[in-house]
Amino acid sequence: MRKEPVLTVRVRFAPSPTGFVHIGSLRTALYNYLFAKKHNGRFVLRIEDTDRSRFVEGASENLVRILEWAGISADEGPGYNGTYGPYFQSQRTSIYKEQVEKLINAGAAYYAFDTPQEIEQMRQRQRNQGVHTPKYDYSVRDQMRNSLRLSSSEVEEEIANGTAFVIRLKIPKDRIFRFQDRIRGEVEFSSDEIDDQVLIKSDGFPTYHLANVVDDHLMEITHIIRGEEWLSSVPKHLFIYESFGWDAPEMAHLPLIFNPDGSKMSKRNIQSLDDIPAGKVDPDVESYRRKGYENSALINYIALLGWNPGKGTEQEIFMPDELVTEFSLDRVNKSRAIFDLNKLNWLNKEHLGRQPTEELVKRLEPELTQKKIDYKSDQYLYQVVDLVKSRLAFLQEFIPYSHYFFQDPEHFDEKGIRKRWKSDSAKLVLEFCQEISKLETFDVKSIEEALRRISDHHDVGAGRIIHPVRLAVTGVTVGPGLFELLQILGKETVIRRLKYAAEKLPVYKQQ
RNA sequence: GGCGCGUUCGUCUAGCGGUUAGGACGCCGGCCUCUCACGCCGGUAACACGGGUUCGAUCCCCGUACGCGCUACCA
Repeated sequence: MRKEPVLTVRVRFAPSPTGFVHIGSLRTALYNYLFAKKHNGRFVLRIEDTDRSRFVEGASENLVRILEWAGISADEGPGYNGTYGPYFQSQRTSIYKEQVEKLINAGAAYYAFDTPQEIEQMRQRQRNQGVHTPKYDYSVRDQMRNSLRLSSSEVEEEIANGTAFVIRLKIPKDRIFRFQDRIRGEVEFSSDEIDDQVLIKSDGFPTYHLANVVDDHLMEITHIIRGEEWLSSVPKHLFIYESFGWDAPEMAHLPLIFNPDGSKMSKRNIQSLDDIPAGKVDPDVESYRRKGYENSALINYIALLGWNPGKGTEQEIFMPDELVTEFSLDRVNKSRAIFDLNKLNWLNKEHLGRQPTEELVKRLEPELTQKKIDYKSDQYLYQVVDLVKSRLAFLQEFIPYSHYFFQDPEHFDEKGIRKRWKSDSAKLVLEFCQEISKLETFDVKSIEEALRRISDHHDVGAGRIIHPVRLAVTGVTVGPGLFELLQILGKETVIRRLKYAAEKLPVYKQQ
């Protein structure tokens, strides 16, 4: 009998603020976000900053900024309001202390006064007995310095003396913890494999295990969607829920994402964006933003890394809102995925090409202005962008690719000249120049007709004129269709450039 | 080592007992064509292995191998 979800869906993304957002974290955030939106639920951002030794200044602001760039904004969390706060775990210590009392009273947790040295000695003893993974568990806890063995007056004395202590979870012996993972199906663990996990550290902060259970419960989280690295911790969490007398949320553990060579995606060894070791890939989402990836393309790609819409659909390109309607946890894969930059790049081009031209114009204008590039008018820029956008992989390529639309070429491609500028080129170009100067209307059709008249007259292929003209007008050998290009440039500009080039360009020895 | 999870073209994947095992990226041809890009057409390439169950297994079960995760007073 499955209980019907009566509550609205509430999911959370709970990163530790390390200073950067990992590609894998982005996907976890995305799946949580999509799941929430799909079910009209709430997406909560919670900062798991209970490890004070890893505190990074400004990390959570940075995190929010990157998530926002990616189009993932929270309904609740730091900077988002919400009535379940505070959303920084470091600001919730009193809550954890209060809650953990319940666990102690229920006999599910206890004080432990052992020093690190004592614990190490205990582990060493176990290793000497041939135990591979020494644990602080049922087999040794009554030999240690903790409230299980000590009398209550001794415990009070230790605390009064200011002896450092932790609070540990008393994992029961011989229990099987079984649960249904939304992605993996039934998973079970034996309690005998688990040690008495520290719940409250000696600095008074909770560990992840306590904090995430308490917060998920108090924040009324209905579904936990997180990375597979947490799967092994689930039995601990289950026992904590049970001891509190709380229902555990549904869980879904996502497979991890790896480098092309199968290794873990790590920021180590990656110094520069353009110097990434073979087989590796940059895990930092910020790098992709800086490199100029379209946010929608990255999201599209990441979504597809481990999920697909199925149902015989062969759609690959999804806009963010389509992902929301299509997403389903049931279609998330079980197996790990490898990050493939090739496919991301392809998607980027597709997304870029699908952007409305006016949108791209708007994004381009500030940079053009800043670089003092005279783009004449919005309408002129629009025409250029419209003509060129399907040829760009990144928006940043626009200026280098289209500079000649805004100023006469200063350089002419050397290889291009050798290949295309023949002994008769100047003559043909000038004739073409003369022909178009007579044109009443300067549009694609009439320009092409003019050019064909010249080529017919001299009985040469159109390419014999087209290539030199392109070179003369743009300085390069690649670009959009010539006639479209000329029309946009305008008659006057074209004639000026043709005359200049006809005079200046050298003819290399005949091929 | 123990425990857990996983394994379909190089990569992302479809498949949910009977298929010429489909698509996408990449790669290789070709078409279009004034170059590049787009687009179109075609090709390349996969069920890790071994046992079962079954009339029949990519699909269900069990092993093996391999990969990954966990095994902290880190998350």
